[in-house]
Amino acid sequence: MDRQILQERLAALIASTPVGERLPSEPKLAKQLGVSRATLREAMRVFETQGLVWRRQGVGTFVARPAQVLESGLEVLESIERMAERIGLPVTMGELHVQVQSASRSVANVLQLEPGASIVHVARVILVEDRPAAYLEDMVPEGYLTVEEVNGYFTGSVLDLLLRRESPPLGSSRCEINSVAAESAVARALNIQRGDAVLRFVSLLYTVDGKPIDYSLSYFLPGYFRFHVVRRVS
Amino acid sequence: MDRQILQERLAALIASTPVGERLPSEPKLAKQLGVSRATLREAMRVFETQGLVWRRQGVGTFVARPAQVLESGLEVLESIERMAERIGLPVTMGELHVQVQSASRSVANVLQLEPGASIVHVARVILVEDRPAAYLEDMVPEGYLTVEEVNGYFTGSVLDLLLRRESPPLGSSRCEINSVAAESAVARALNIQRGDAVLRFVSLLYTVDGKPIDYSLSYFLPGYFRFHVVRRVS
DNA sequence: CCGCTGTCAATTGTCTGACAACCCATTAAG
DNA sequence: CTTAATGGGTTGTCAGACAATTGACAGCGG
Repeated sequence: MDRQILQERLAALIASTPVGERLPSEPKLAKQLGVSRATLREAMRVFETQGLVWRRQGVGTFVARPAQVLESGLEVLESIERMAERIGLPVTMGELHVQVQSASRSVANVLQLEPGASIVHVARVILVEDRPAAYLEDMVPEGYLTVEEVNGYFTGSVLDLLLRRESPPLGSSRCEINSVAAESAVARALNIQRGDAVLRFVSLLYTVDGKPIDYSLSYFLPGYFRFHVVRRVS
Repeated sequence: MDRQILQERLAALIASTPVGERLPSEPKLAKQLGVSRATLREAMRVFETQGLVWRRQGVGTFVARPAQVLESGLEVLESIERMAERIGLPVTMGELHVQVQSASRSVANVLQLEPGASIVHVARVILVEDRPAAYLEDMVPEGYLTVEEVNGYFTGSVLDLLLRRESPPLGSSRCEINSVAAESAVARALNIQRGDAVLRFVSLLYTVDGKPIDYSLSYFLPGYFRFHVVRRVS
């Protein structure tokens, strides 16, 4: 059995088990899923780390909360478009600007490039019911992304584009969360007043071997999206 | 060896290994740490889930990024006071209000209580260099927290108080992130204008068996604190 | 009847040894 | 020079076993 399949089946099991209920014992579950106890335990450790289940020696493994909560959290990197699709919110893309720029000093520094290196800059507005809800900027070193690629296949998400071409394999993203007053460019794009409160994500996406590949700024108008994160104790 | 010790030693090893470098092979590392390969793999799976390391069959295990990044992220539940202490930011507590209230319908609903049940309401302002930086509200069902306890030992953090008394054991917290315009009470507490942008966390803390124990609203002025979260792929 | 204690089965935590799958460098063959 | 085979090293998985812990239950004494 594939590892991913195992994780999904376990997630389904956890989701379908009432909170507080005990899961089948490890030997039974391992036999039922057709894997060894060691493999099952390793997979279960992931859910334990995420606070979904809770194990106690001599007693059993219990469901702490439904898996659904996590699936929509910030822990998993997901494009706005896929998130909207999942929750059934119809979004469209307005005003798209794609161009090749030379990186400024600060951007080059963040992306670990030489100052002046070519980057592809993608900026667009996300519309919900034809009203601006988010403004997204992505900066990707040229070579990982081409202007033609964006103009050809673009559905609104740079992340989905990078995920589709499986090389380089993506690792994780570090996302800093702020509340800022909208500067003029952002205010214009979102059709709000300068100085209005917007939620800003500053994200840096890394490949598995730690190279930054996408520096993005996301501005969200309050109300359209709900973001959350599950925080574990110790 | 204790599980926590093992995790800490592994975290130290990862932190002291340059990004991109290979870790010792599993058999060697297991022997070196005095645990079996199965146990080591289970522990390592935690770091893999968090995007700290990256394993590839037939090749090895590699460090994806330094552990330090995660340690200050939102994934781990930590009080503002401890976070400030860790980054060397001197904070003090201003205006503390503690009182027993009867829960409103919405609060009772969130905390899974009968409407009108008694809750302990704690509100205080966090000062950085004698200037307001955050406004925190906690609502805890009576029984988990007493007014005397707060007035006696309080250092500014309800979370630390709940952590100190080890029963009930805490599980995880779900934190929703918003950017909102400050309402009048918050604006007054933080000494800002009504309508100014503040970052708001709405958190619900659960025990390991899934009972809500602390409903908290946190308002942060931009600039004093930096919050981030690591998002993993798929 | 109540409370205490020892016993026992069930469950998770860990260990051992082994094999499979995979990757990479080296070597051999063409 | 190019290509195929090979072998060592690494992670992925497995089966079986034992240790540690827990909760329930029977038995006993008061």
